[in-house]
Amino acid sequence: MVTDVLNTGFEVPIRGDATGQEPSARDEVESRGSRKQRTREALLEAALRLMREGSSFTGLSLREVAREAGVVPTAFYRHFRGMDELGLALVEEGGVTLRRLLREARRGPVDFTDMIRSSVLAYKRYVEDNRLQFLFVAGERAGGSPVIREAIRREVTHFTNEMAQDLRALNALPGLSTATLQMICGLVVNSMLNAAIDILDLPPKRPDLEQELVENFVRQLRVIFLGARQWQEQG
Amino acid sequence: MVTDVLNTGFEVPIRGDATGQEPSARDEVESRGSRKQRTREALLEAALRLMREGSSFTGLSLREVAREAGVVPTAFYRHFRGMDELGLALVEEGGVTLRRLLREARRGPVDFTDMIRSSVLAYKRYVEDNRLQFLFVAGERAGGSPVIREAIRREVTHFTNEMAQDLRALNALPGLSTATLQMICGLVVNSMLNAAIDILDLPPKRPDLEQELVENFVRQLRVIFLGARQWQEQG
DNA sequence: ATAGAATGTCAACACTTGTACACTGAAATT
DNA sequence: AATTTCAGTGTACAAGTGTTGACATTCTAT
Repeated sequence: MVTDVLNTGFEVPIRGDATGQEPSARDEVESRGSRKQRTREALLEAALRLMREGSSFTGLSLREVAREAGVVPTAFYRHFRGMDELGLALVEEGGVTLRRLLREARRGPVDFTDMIRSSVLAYKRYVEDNRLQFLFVAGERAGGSPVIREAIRREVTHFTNEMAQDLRALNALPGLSTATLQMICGLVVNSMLNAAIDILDLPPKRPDLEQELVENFVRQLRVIFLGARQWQEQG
Repeated sequence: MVTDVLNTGFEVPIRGDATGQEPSARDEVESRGSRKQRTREALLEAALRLMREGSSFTGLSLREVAREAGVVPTAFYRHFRGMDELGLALVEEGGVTLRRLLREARRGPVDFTDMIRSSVLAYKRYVEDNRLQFLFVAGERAGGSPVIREAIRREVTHFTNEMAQDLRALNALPGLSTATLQMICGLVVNSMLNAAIDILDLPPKRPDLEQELVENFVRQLRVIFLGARQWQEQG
């Protein structure tokens, strides 16, 4: 909590990680737009941060988020009409995170000898690097309010289609129709999001469990791709 | 709401579906134990019913559930220490629902000509018949409080293992180790729970979408089992 | 019959919640 | 230089929250 002794009636929103510079006497000027965007991001970040501890997004309150962002509750409304709208913004953010994953994979080192395993390891690292985003997307995909669930579904479908396109471009699984590729990628994406939950719930100091989880995921993907190749042969 | 004109200070909890007989002047006696169990079930049912409309279990309040069950908030504590404990009870209930699915499948008509499709159709019907349970399990699997998520995970693992056992007994996929069968069933179960969400979110009067969803799920399972068979051959 | 446990009731508490209203002061526009 | 905009402020309110404590009624066991 910030004790505003001077009671100026104005307070720079503080992020919890305290990366922002203090509002000293020598403030450099900041355009209004950029400041607005800064608190907007502070709100989004606050919501994600709160989700890490107590349960899920649905259980979050507007005031709670505002408090965590270092902002008075009424200021929330300058940015979002309500929690649902903030949720939709988070969905979009999650969407770009997902698509970035594909983009990075696209120009990553292609290890043909053990492509699946190296992909899984890269994915695991990516999930851990973007904990909160995945926590939100995977968590609200089935649980959240209908409007948010719908938005996530759309985003996931988008991701799936893009992945199918990549698979086609790579010419893995040649001879499969686009529809079939999408169906297979749907399977893969489901498994990915599921694995994400498992990864995030992993107890902190258990490399054995990590290992087992990775191996299991690798095997599951192998099954899928074996089946996909087989599909191709049977028309 | 029941208007208790006599103000007896006692009121039989009413279920929303009004299956219980009215508390007339000629009450037949009811053992204390069975009455307790009845309101307990009323609370569980109320929680599930409330989940159908507003979002998820996490967003439910103790008072809300008590109100829906036709019971005063304080009576809640006679049955559960809090919402978490009620959630755990729901998890267990969901677990038996899942296992009942397996049991029914076990002695169901085995249509060898198109086993996967008939299984999928049966599953779809089962999900629709047990809407609320699946809504809870699938929804809180990733979203709920840690303790509930853990409980669901355990229940799902149990289900998966049982399914693997059945697959072995059926001698489908002969030559695969138990561990491999479990891994494959994990994949199947994930897909099932995922499909459950889609089934539940299906707009009411769209047989075309239903059809497409079913076909997609069928194809996905086919891919998995094709892969599984292939796995067998490569040792 | 009588005591006790159990299952419910009501009233009250100290909080938190979402939202409305009137405000302030700096940035942007004129 | 004067004016307008607008992202922030504080206060307030009605409604809902979890939980406690003191009763009431009824089943059950002594």
